[in-house]
Amino acid sequence: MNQEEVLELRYNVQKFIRLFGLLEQNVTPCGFHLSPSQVFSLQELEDKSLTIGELAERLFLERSTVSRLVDILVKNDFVNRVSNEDNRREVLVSLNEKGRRSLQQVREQSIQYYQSILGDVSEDDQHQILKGFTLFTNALSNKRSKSNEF
Amino acid sequence: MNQEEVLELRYNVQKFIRLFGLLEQNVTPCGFHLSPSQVFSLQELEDKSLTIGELAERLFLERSTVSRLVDILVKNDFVNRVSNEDNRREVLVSLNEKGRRSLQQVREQSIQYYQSILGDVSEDDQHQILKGFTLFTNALSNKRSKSNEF
DNA sequence: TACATGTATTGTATTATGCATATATCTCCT
DNA sequence: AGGAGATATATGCATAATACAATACATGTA
Repeated sequence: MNQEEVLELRYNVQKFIRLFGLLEQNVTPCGFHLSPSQVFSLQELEDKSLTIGELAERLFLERSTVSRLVDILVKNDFVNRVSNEDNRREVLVSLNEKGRRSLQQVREQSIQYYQSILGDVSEDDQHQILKGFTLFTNALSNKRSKSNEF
Repeated sequence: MNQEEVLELRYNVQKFIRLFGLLEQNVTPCGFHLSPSQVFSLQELEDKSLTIGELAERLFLERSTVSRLVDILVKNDFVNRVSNEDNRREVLVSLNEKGRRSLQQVREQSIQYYQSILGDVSEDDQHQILKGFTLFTNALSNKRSKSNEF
């Protein structure tokens, strides 16, 4: 890509970020408002329990931030937090029934929302969007892991 | 797209958002740290002066937020804020010399940064990324203007 | 056993933001 | 011309998301 194109991409990325609030900012399963980070946490916990540190790594956030984020999820009964008996420094955070139900609700809402946005976009273009996002996110992710190496 | 694919897109979008900080969070032209909103403001002001309201509309932010954001840009001498003599309720915010220089610096840094991310991505895939982002941002933008109609 | 290391939590601060309100200015109607 | 209502900006206040530093506790190792 030449510089013009890079700047065009950048502008679209910026604008996308500004518009993104519409996509995930306002999910409220079971009447409780979940922030994007909280939703992302539930998703990451879907398959297995994670420690605070593991969750922080997946969310690209500080442990302290995640610890407090989990506080709220526990207080509102989306997840359980139990001390890991094999290594009592760690805690294991796991999704409970309400958490699973909520995740399902969020997914359904999101699918509808995405489909309403993509409604006027041709099937081909929709696949371009998916492809483009996947490529870019992977590239970013690789870049990040490389710069965290040493 | 089927539901699977929508969820895949959504996951990539979420991850992208989390990783995005890397892209624009830390630009510091002239030794001053600019937030993404401030950078975006400078860009929007490049071609012509705008009122607070116009800027707010382009940034998708509240006027009050933009008013304060401009405070900081004025205090640090990136822009000038002058009362519009034709309609003295309005103020016109315009880029000054330092603002223009800074914008140039930010652009150069950004181009480098984007290129470093895209370094391992094939030229074809780079164009897919640009295409995908453009399509999705436009779709979001249309959706937004539609839902603001009445 | 003592000390270094790893994990989570808590204290504190910052930043970006929105909503409600205040203030100044303009426009239009009578 | 005067006043009612609309519009633009700024300010007061509140909140949410986050990071960094300090702390508490568990574990492994010399």
